[in-house]
Amino acid sequence: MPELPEVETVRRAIRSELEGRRVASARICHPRTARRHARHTDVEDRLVGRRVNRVGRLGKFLLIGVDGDLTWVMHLGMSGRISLCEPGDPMEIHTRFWAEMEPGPSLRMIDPRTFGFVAVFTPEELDGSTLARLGADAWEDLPSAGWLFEAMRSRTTPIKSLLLDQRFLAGLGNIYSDEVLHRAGIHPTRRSGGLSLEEVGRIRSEVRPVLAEGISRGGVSLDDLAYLLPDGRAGGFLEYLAVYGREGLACRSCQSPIRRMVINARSSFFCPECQAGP
DNA sequence: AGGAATTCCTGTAAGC
DNA sequence: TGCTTACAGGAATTCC
Repeated sequence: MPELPEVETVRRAIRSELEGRRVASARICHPRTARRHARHTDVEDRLVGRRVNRVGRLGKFLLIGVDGDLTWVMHLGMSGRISLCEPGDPMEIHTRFWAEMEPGPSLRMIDPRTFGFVAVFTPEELDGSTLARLGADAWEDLPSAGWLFEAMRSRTTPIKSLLLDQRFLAGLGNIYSDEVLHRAGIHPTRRSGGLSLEEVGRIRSEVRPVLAEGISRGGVSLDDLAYLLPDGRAGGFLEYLAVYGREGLACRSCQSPIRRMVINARSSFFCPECQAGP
């Protein structure tokens, strides 16, 4: 599942292939992928002929500024990936969107489960979308411990759930939030409002290092290889994860077996020794 | 308004 | 072997 480090890896890889170039043609291959628009042809019509100015990112969203003050938005959802290839390359199964650039390689989105989407927004549409309600970016704009503590203190939801809430903080998903909580020594079901300023500070101080390591290793490619880098290589961070996907295996710090529990209908992995219960 | 449940979707794996 | 079922989960939506 692509999270901030995976999306940032994609952003860095496609940036030089898009910026300054023009969209020669574009196609939505699955209507659900353009579900933010009334007509899926809106995406195609708005993109064609536009020049790319800047390839940016907010949380897990790729935000690509193009001519005409439009923002080309791509989200990879659960199973999406971006592929750079030549226009004549055989079309992979589950290709949901493609854009031919002039000059340069084409961009394709492959997304079996169609949780991802592509949109092209005017400034007004962007402002009215849920993107406008995203929290601060966890990598570029991480709030202070004091700010996080204040924002948490009235909340009863488990800290794991809050870290997944993109309106609170944008970029962490199920893998990286588990890794942050393990490094910080905080149990995932702890009530957000019950954490001390010192504990919030520990969480805060682990966010950027975990994301940095994920980015430097090209992100996490799971065994299903749903996420790959735009050149087709797999990310290498999986084997360095401390808790995610390691149920029953020894904690790298204390050798206790890693446990799995379900919080808000998703798996959470934690060390019962390093992360004391509520 | 916050928090929890539900929905979307398909490849994979487990179970009978 | 072949079918059915469970599972994975990001974000939007709905309900309480």
